[in-house]
Amino acid sequence: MQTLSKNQQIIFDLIDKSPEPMKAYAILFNVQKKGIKAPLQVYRALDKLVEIGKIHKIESRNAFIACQNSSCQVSKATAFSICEICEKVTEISSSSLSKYLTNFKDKDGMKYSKYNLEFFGLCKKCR
Amino acid sequence: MQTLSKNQQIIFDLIDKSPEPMKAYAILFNVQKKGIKAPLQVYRALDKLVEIGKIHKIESRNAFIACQNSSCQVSKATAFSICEICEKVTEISSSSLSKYLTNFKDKDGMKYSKYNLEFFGLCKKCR
DNA sequence: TTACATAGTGTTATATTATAACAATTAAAA
DNA sequence: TTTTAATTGTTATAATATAACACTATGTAA
Ligand SMILES: [Zn+2]
Ligand SMILES: [Zn+2]
Ligand SMILES: [Zn+2]
Ligand SMILES: [Zn+2]
Repeated sequence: MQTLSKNQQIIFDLIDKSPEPMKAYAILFNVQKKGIKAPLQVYRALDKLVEIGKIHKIESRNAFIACQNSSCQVSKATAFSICEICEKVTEISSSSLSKYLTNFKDKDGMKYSKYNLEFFGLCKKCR
Repeated sequence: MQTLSKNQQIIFDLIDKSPEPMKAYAILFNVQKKGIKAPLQVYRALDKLVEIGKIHKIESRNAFIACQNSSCQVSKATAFSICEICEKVTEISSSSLSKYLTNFKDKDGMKYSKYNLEFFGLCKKCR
């Protein structure tokens, strides 16, 4: 439980109350009235928030979402479902999935310290 | 087995012989002597090659790699290991992994039509 | 062959995403 | 306190990706 700096808190609050992943420049636009005026200020806060696991980056969308598992202290094992029509993104919290992937060894016996998994399909509403 | 257009073939050959994932503008630089002069020409070929499964995009790196499983006719189930030091990327071909993920259902019973998984760690050489 | 549809190409301009470099300020730890 | 690390503010620029339009090649079907 880390205390966030001013910019980090402003940006986290915005992402956290967004029903969908937010892109960096959409964040910038939304926080300009709070005095955050430059892309770098946004990216710096995003980097830190990702590092401490408060938000995750959806790599296939260049967008950021608040962690929906209060347990993700650090972003090292993330899985998302992404609707290809409405772009709704949900963080998957399945202990069997995370167990499987955390223990996965490739054919050389190598284990990995981190992973990111993105599933694509149609959400309930869009089917 | 689709026959590639001229630009698609040039760009595929380049990526295929590269020992590491290539970024779009590195590709552009390398094919300029062959008459491909604009980013859009590169991106169009990349889009098509991804669509037909001859190459994959490593989302966390914005880079492209030739498919290493001759079986991936279409890119809908991809998994990679990525070394965080040397950036070496390998396509993982594990039937148990692909079986597990293809059949994965989330807690609402939803199955997905596509996924992309990226594992991170240190490769043999970098450990 | 001719007509038509589809896919691919070439080109210019521009949009979107992200980082470099430097100076100043604040918070924390020794 | 002093000194170290983290954060902020700012300008400029790099890297990644798409829009729009005109044209050309290729395949299919009458
Ligand atoms: Zn999380
Ligand atoms: Zn949907
Ligand atoms: Zn493949
Ligand atoms: Zn390595």
